[in-house]
Amino acid sequence: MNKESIIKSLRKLAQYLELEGENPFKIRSYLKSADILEHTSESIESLIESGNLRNLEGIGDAIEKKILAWYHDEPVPTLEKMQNKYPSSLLELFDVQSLGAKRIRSLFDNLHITNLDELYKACLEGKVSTLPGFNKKIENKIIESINYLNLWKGKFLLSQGWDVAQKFISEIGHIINKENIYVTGSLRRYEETIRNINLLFVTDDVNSIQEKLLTLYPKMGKTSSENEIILQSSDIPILIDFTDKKDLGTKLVFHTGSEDYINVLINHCLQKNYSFSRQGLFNMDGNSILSETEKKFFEIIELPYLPPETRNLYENMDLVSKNTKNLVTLENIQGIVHCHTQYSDGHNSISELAEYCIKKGYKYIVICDHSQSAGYANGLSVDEIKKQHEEIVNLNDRYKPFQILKGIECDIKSDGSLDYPDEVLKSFDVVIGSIHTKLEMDKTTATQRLLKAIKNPHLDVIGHISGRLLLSRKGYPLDMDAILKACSDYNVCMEINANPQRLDIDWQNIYKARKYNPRFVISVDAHHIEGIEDIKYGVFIARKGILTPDEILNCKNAEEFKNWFKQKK
DNA sequence: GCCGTTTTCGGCCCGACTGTTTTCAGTCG
Repeated sequence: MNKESIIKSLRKLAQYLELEGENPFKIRSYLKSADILEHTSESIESLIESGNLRNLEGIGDAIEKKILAWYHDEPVPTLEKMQNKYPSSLLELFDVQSLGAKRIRSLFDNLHITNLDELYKACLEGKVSTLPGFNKKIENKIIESINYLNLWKGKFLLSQGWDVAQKFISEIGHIINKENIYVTGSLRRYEETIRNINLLFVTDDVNSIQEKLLTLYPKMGKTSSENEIILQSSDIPILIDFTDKKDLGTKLVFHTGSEDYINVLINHCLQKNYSFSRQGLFNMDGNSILSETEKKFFEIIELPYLPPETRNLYENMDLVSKNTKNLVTLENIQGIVHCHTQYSDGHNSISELAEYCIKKGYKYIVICDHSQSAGYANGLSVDEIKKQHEEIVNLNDRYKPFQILKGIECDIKSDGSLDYPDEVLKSFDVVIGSIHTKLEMDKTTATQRLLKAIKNPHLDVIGHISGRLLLSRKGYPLDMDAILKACSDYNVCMEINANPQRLDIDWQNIYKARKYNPRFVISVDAHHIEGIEDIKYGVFIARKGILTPDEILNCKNAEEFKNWFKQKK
């Protein structure tokens, strides 16, 4: 079993034990060990061979034994026993809002419900609300939540697609050179969620490559295209099509999409007396017109070139094309913003994070732990803030000219006020205000809550504005125009939260924000060192929203960045 | 189940919210 499967098994076992009503601390041990494995850069092979597994804090004798068994594909009796008792589809119910172990167990024992479909049916029949611990309101919430889960079925996060694609491309390096593989489809457009990974291979030898791939990976199906194959190397289907180099440009355009954009191009081509399809571009005599690059293709059909990630904005293609000359890139980012440390719920120390940033060539980092009322995340008391600031001052001496800035992710409470008194808020270089509690709000309540925070002179940045979690939680509704305008009026900057589960504010609203000209900061919301690497997803989303470096504050150097917030205070 | 140690077992994060059982169990962040 590989590392990912072992981590999944640990989490599965934790859920089973919860159903059994086991000691909550025991359950937490399993979850903790899964987290530890997930965030250890060392490979599972080397952890086991070196005997270091047992040395990881949180992994003791019992869990080590289980990990070793899974690694050697041997059965783990505790898990086997659970799997005999409960069908594994029962664990799907943990994704449903308002359902925890107790209620799931009751559904299983009393109504013999074993999966989402059965639960949905039982809710519609009104059976669920009659059980002790349930009622009509909860039943309706369950229905709503399952409807929502179904919307996301078969979808994956952009980051999951990205990781699987990179791994797959390196795995097949002996079959086809990396330089001849092009990522297309929704992944190339940096969509927030994806269904497939689309790849385009440049080769003259389709058959031999197909054969070699099919000996390595199971084939999942066939598409309408003659050559295209669908492979499974993880949960995400990988669709591979082939082209020769001479027509790479045309094929890249077609396979990158989106579907709507391609339909617009097809109609446009017809008007220009061309026919454009999966097969390529043809004139009215049926002669193929080849383009080795996308730029050439667009020149031929006389349309502006749009970078792949902006092709959803085809309705304003002239305007978009003009503004895409200087889109932000990863190289423009000078500082890493919004990192949690061991002071609250982060896993690393300030110096570990700073040293990683220095190694990566960044010029500054903004530490933003949770504020005092965030008890669940070990939010910082006023005394702890003082202690952290002292540590930052000392470290800044050590790491010069690199700078560590004092920030906070301050809870915006339900009445819109911030979580510290003014004199404490004054002590930070950057105050990010975020909503973490009381998320179920109507549009007016949510908008008013944020507007009040924006008008607070100490607030610098609005964090993950909608509160959404991709593939799991819808954000609260907002009057985005009112908020964007207020941000502009009160000089409050908008966070583009690069955590792949959030990507919040979303790119559509970044694009929409243009008319108010607000400033943005691309933040990582990192709880581990590797979370810093999420910065690229923030850049992708900023590019989709057509942002240039001068609109993004952490593209400035440390002094300019600090001064922007100072002049506003 | 892990950790630390008082070495044999106790502590491990907990407050807010929800719906209602109006005092509490279950869920959530």
